[in-house]
Amino acid sequence: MLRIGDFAQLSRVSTKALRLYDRMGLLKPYKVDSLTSYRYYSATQLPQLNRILVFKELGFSLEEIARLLAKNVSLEEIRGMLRLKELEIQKRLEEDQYRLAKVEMRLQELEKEKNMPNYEVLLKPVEAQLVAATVGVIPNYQDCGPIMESLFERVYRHCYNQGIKKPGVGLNLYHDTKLRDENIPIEAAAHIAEEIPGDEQIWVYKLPAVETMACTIHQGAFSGLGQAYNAMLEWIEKNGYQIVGSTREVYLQYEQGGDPEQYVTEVQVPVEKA
Amino acid sequence: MLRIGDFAQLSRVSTKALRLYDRMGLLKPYKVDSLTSYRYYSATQLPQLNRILVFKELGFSLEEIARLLAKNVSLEEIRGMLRLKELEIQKRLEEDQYRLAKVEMRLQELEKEKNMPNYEVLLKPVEAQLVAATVGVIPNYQDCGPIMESLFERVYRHCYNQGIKKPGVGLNLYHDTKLRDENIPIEAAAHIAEEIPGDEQIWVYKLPAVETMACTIHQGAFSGLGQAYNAMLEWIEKNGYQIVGSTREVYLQYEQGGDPEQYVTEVQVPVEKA
DNA sequence: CTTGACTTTACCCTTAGGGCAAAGTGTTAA
DNA sequence: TTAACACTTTGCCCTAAGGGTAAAGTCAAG
Repeated sequence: MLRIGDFAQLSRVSTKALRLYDRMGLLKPYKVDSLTSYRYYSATQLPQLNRILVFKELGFSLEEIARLLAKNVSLEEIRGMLRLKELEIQKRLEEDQYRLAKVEMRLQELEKEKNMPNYEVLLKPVEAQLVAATVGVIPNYQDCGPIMESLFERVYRHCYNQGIKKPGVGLNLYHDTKLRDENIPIEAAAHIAEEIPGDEQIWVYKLPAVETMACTIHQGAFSGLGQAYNAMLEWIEKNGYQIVGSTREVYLQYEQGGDPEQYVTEVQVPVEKA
Repeated sequence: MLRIGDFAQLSRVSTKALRLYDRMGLLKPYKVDSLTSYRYYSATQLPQLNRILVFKELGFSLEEIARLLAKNVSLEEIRGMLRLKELEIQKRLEEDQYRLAKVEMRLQELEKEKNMPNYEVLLKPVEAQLVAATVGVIPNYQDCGPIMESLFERVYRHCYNQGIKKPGVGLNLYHDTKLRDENIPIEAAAHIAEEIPGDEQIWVYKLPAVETMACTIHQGAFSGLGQAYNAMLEWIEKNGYQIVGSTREVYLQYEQGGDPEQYVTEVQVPVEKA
């Protein structure tokens, strides 16, 4: 008959933890004095406590351990929980390996470039999104302003005519995987909240969701977008991804005639592990 | 000028998170209406938010990110934090690899033995401990009872004579690394709380701390201890450890003349990675 | 002017206990 | 026998990064 402190000393588990295990049903004291509520343990409970500690080391939560150590739990169930935990640990392992690689990459960049990178590339899932879109061709990346503006004006006017007062952000889609410098086909689109009819120039459809979209954000005039693309392509190569869909250029902040320094554009590239 | 919901949609970060980042000083809104307390963001804050998200992916806590993104933080400090984080992730990686190996081992055992193991072996640190001890030789492991009892009686009587009314648990130390079956030298000791003088038969000293002690607990008569040792040695071999000190046998629960089924004994073996 | 969508703050919840406080209990010394 | 001291009890607050919910205030459209 040991008081909690003695039992704690024998087992090298804190009294606080022992009380918690009691509350959670993991290890009830051998007996509890009904007058004083003092917990009394027996040294014969040490094997049971050891079992708990072993499962804790394996990475199980106290709740899971309670299930594992319940009386009527079959070997098959234990096996199942072990397999699940195995997968869980493997997943964490992979994530941490990935993280470690990134940290090391960033350290190398710091050594080389002596300052923080200008473009942060992030992987995010992107949901499907209804858009109204039209297509056109730009002669090259320098002289595309007027054409794109006319394309977007066409889209926005259509939306307005169909009763949509506040269309969402505009974006361009580059379906062309080959990098060409002239006569580039583009698709100009605007996020919309509800289905509207299209016509021969405008069509309305659901831009598909993308599980892993590499995203980076550029602030400033469009002429600087090339740097964002450079950073993006470098990132994709360095991190072992490949492009698997149409690049999107999302105009998060843009005002016709506004200060180009205030433009904010997101470059989105669907990727997957090469 | 975007309301928090719009900014959340653009950045795909929840409003809850944005409010938290505001409170923690990670990303203050572009402006806050002093009448309504509405937060207003600008799309030009998206690059800053991206920076935050990237560091989050690298495994930094929000507090660390706040330090990293502070204005007057030097590249040297950033490098230092990255290196620290690198070590941290590596440590977690190793722990998880270890865990994974253990889970797999346990799964294999389940396949083979069709039930849970009887002995759980745990690594624990053990602190230094003052003891009063004496030595003797036992002829073999079967007929050691009377001799050990006389040894412990000598120790406990000495303690009692020196004014220690409640000595701690008794333990045996096996300094002999060669496994021999007869004429085994043993040291019988008792934990004591305060320094007392020894004599020619009893000496008082500090049992050294052991960083990694492999421990397992046996319940029942001493004749069954062999199984505990078998399990322990198998565990040490399977997990790639080696014995680096004297084995201790701690009698956590023992009463002379009591029910042997109630005896509880801990086998402790100092080990380190082979 | 009303309605519905949005925002604000505030409170509770999550793990596995740690720290602290007030009150009660057990054992020992004077 | 009582005082001192060590121990135990419950209860409350804390952790990291938000999620969920609620009451009350705000905004824009019809």
